[in-house]
Amino acid sequence: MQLKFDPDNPNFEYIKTPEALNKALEALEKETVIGIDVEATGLDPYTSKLLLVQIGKEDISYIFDARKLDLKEYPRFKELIESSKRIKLLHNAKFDYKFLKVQTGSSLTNVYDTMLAGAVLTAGLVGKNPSLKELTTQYCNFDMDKGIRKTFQDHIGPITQAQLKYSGLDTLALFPIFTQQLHELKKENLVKVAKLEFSSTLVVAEMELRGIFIDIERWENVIEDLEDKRSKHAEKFQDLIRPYYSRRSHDLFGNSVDAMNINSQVQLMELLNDKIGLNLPNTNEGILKTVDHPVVNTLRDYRKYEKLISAFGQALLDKVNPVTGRLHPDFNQMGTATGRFSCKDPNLQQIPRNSKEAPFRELFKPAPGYKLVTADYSSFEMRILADLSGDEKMIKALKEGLDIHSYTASLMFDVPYSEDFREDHPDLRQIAKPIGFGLMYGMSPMGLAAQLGVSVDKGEEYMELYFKSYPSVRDFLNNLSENAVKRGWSTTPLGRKRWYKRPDPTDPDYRRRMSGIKRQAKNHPIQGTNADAIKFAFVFIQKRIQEEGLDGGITHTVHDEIVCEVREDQAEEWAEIQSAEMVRAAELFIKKVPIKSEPFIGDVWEH
DNA sequence: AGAGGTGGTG
DNA sequence: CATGCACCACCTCT
Repeated sequence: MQLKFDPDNPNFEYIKTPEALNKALEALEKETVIGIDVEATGLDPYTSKLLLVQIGKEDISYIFDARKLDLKEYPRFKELIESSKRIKLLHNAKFDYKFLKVQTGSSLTNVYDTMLAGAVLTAGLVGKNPSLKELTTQYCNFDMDKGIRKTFQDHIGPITQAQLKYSGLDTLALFPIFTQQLHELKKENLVKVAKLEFSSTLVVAEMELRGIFIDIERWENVIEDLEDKRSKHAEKFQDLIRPYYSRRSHDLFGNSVDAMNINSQVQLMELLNDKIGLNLPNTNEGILKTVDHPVVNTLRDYRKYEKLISAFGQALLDKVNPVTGRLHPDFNQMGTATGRFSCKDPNLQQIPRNSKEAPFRELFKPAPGYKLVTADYSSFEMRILADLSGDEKMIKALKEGLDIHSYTASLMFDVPYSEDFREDHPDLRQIAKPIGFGLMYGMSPMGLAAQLGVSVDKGEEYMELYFKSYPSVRDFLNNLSENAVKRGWSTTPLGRKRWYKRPDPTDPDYRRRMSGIKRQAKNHPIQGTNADAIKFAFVFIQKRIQEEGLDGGITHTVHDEIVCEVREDQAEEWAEIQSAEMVRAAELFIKKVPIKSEPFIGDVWEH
């Protein structure tokens, strides 16, 4: 592609006076598409300092010095980036949005995000979001020097020419990438999906800025309690295994010495197999719970606490932001091949469900004077399966609000359905339930047998009974895998695609890889539709927040659940709105089956 | 630094 | 022929 700039000598203007700023704005206001990027001393908008804001046309980049110009003071600057009249090109707009919002008071609208577009165009093929450097190599055919970026880290003193050149290039490169990606998005019918990602990323940015409040003191108490329990089990473990080792139990100073490292898989295998003679294939919980031996029992006790402490202890508390006093996890809206969010630093999508000893979710609280409104979709993926497969009986059962797993069991085993089925035939329901879930993951009869603890023959029999009960489900799932193999991709009703690399037939793992693709293709439209709905719900909810003038916002999401933090006096009314918007979003795709979302208002995160 | 094992979530 | 999807954090070991 013919570039409108010279990658070795990009055209830029360094803006550090109000006069120059006004002149630059005048030029930019005429444009219908502008590119935006920011440079800061770090990644966190609350603790790092905004250094530069680059806003460019396709042939020039205007570089505003945010230390010399207080951009809060220029309404024309705010208007330029907030107006929906122009398309704003950014790479990872969420990052820039957060800095602009916190440090210049301006928002962004009408965004085109080259990173998200790239991710949408390669979902399933690449494990991470594309960098600007990668897209530049791909679409602009030059090599971007990202070495300069780290010179902004903790930067003080004047901006150098090299820094300006690098910063300018970042907005210039966005234009040719945009043009070519747009062409590909249209070709792949991914425009709707990309637009959804672009709209929801601004909502995600707001969610991350808000963060979530936790009760640090009570959290520390819980951890201390867990640590006490862990030590007890650890000491008992060492006492129990000492006879197997010749190492002395105390050093020269009288301190007790561990016989081995309880966290070491290698040393555990040596102990359990070579010394104790249990002959275990591995040391995971599934295997250990089949063994009744004091050492193993103590190890299991220890592990329970070790997990909670290491994953949800001090490491998580260290992530509390020093400025806001809240957790601000990093959500990646294209963090999965299916379109779901992933979450890290900390990953609040893997906080354990509340238990007596570790009630972590109870320690997520609203700020004083606020409530948490939690709403999730009830058995959403089951409803998606029913709707997309069009299976009449499954649809009917969900429409009538029957207990779906009981109803399935009644069909499979030809026992009449009743209100009391769950109590009367728990054994039958317990067979039907894992099939329902397992099928959405492409589970085989053998996997089912393993899960239920029955023979493979029984597994096959049960699955056959399930498919006889819901014949359209079998056809639907088989079609999904066949199409994926034929076309090399699968899709959600919205058009979100997941691509598959065709395995090499000479690969010794060819069969295994093909089976894997077939399973992924059965799951993708279901999980992906859930993701599409949640992202629409994000956009709808954010719009209502603005319309209602709500004092609050989205604070968290876990796949089929959205949590808002709302001023107390508004919570009741908001809860209904939040649920209604989630339902409205899901109903964009699911038309044959009712969608249920029950809100929960509380002083803790639970549902 | 990266891989493998383990285990937390939907 | 192999046999349940999607993630991330922490630990050990190389």
